[in-house]
Amino acid sequence: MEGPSLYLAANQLKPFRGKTVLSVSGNTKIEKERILGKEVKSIFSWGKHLIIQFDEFALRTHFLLFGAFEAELNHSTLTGDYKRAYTPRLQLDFENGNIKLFSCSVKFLETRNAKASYDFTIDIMSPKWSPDKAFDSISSKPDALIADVLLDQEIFAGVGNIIKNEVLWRVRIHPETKVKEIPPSQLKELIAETKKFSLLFYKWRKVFQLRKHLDIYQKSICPRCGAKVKREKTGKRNRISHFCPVCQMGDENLDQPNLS
DNA sequence: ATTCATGTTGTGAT
DNA sequence: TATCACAACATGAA
Repeated sequence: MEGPSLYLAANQLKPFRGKTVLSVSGNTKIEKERILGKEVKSIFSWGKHLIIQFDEFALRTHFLLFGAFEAELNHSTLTGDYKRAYTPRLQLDFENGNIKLFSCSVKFLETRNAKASYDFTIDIMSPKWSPDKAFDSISSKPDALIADVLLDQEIFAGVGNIIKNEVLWRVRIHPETKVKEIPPSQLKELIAETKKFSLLFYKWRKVFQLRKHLDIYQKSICPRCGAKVKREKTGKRNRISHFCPVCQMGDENLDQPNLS
């Protein structure tokens, strides 16, 4: 699950702010009983994390590859694509509804203000996100492959494999291009496009229409030039890159008009 | 039936 | 010490 989905979750769960947890269940091994009777102070996301802040501690959730959330508000579905039949990792019940968190990692943060410990300037969905900071962080890793850099949660918190592939396709950069091989102007374009696409991802995900808007991820033909899409494990992270071997051939000169 | 993938963390070897 | 390969976790779609 990528950053925009978490940002969406945090937004959709806002009706539970100020509500008290009436019952707790789930197959998590953490001491979930301590949540009983506590009031939800705030809910927010950072990168791929969803954080529920209580008075003296916070609950941090990470959905990894297969995680999901569902919620009901006043007996109708608030969010969730369908009803899962299996036991949630953690379920919180309120007087106005419930939150179910599936197949995720959950952890307590011993703080009254978890939000203060996160750097939102690197969170792709945050209004505080800084393209200049991203530029500096990326530039400090000249030999890294751009496919790895986009997945680096200390640079682009919230960016996952879908966003990585779609953005690289949009700016026509080969996933195995080294940072130092990318001209500054194109790197800035990449950074701006990452933010732009993440907002689109959010918009589409909200109405369950993400898939139909993807151009390169799990596609067989490049919609721009018709070439057969390549899939290769790339970089140190060994994640699959989906790219067009024609549009993204890594020859920067072809992107620049020849003015001589 | 089998494989793969919107991801991260920890362990043990090199 | 740093880096790496691999395992573990967990679900649903192709």
